[in-house]
Amino acid sequence: MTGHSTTGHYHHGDLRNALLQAAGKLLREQGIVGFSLRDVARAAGVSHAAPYRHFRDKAALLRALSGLGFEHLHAALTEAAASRRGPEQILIEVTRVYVHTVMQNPGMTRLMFGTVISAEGDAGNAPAASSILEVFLGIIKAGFAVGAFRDRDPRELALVAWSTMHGLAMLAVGEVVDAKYKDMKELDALARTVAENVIYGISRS
Amino acid sequence: MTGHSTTGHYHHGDLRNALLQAAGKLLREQGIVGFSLRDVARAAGVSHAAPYRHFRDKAALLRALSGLGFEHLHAALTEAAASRRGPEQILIEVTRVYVHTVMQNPGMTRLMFGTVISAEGDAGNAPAASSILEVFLGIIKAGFAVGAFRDRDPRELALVAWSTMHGLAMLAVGEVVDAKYKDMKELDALARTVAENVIYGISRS
DNA sequence: GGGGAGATGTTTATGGTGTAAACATAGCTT
DNA sequence: AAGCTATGTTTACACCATAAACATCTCCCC
Repeated sequence: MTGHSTTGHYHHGDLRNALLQAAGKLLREQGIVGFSLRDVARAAGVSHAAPYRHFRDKAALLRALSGLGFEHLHAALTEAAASRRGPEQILIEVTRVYVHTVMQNPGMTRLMFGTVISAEGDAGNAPAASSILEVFLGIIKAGFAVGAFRDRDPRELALVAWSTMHGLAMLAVGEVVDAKYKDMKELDALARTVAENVIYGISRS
Repeated sequence: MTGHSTTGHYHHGDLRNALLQAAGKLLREQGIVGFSLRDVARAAGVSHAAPYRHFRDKAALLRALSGLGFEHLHAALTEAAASRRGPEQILIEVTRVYVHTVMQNPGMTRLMFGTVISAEGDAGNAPAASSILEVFLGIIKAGFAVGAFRDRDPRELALVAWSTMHGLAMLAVGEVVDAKYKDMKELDALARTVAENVIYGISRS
């Protein structure tokens, strides 16, 4: 026990979470560009200096927020990977989920992968990122187990898979691909194509 | 003739370019995070309001800068693609150049692909981006010509190739891959692996 | 070649931001 | 009940983006 209340409430309740929640909403609705700590405080109904009791600075809040984003993505991927189907089908499904999740919250995506936050002592994104890689590693190893994939360093194959779907997702979220792919249906089909390509690439024989 | 001097000089010389140059340097050295228009003006030795005579606002300057970045990347890729070797070798080389170019200037990369700049009337990144896609399209079509690649919509295959190397580059620049890959040699090898995977994936048979 | 006129740069002003410090208070602990 | 600490507020400061008013340079036209 650290000596706090048992209910989890104090002055405000728990501001820390309220701030993260508010920040998440602002990020989703207005993007990362004009994102201001003072807006967050306003949205949470506290003074503009209150956040400093819970986060060392703006970057710390963003880092925490980014962590939540990684958790969300990790959960989505894990769920998609938890299927009894073969590794190929799983890879396709995971790719689609990856793209969907990323597109659903572009601001969060840019926060997570834009290195807007410089680690600075705090380990930064590294652990969260490696937990994502772990998911792909699991899929690859499962593929090995049934002899589906080429005999390579599994970490390498996992990175190949991740790179591929990540690239597609980033191009899509960066509004850099054809306007055609703004349509989610089209993008979904492209995701499938990309995934199939990965599979061809890493498959045995 | 618009009625300006013939030498291209005016008060300062040509501030517009000086500003872009200074901005580029700041971006390279200090990243996009604390990037300020006033710093740019200072670095160019003019008052903090001077840039507004050449760019509508900060975003406009960043857009122009990003355009230069796209030109640079495009030139590097074009050069790498201009080889007499087969499409497979070219694809490998282009991937390595892509990753190198991106890693050489992370700030620029984030500017180009981070959508820090919201198009806003100006067409934004779209044309520049499509000129990049054009390079891949050329490679793919050359591959078709010698019967190297699977019979697919070439645009689709080009997007697959781009996605893949872009993803690797973004993960690398986001400091999200293993620390091991901070070593350029290792990263280079990974780039080759990823490229080979693309090739396997899109190759005929 | 002299006089606008427009392009370029500066000064000044305004409202916003991140952050630090001094202050106030709520609620636990003894 | 007293006091300590966590939490929140006020005030203050330096910086930023942007706009408006002002100054000046250069070119074009008569």
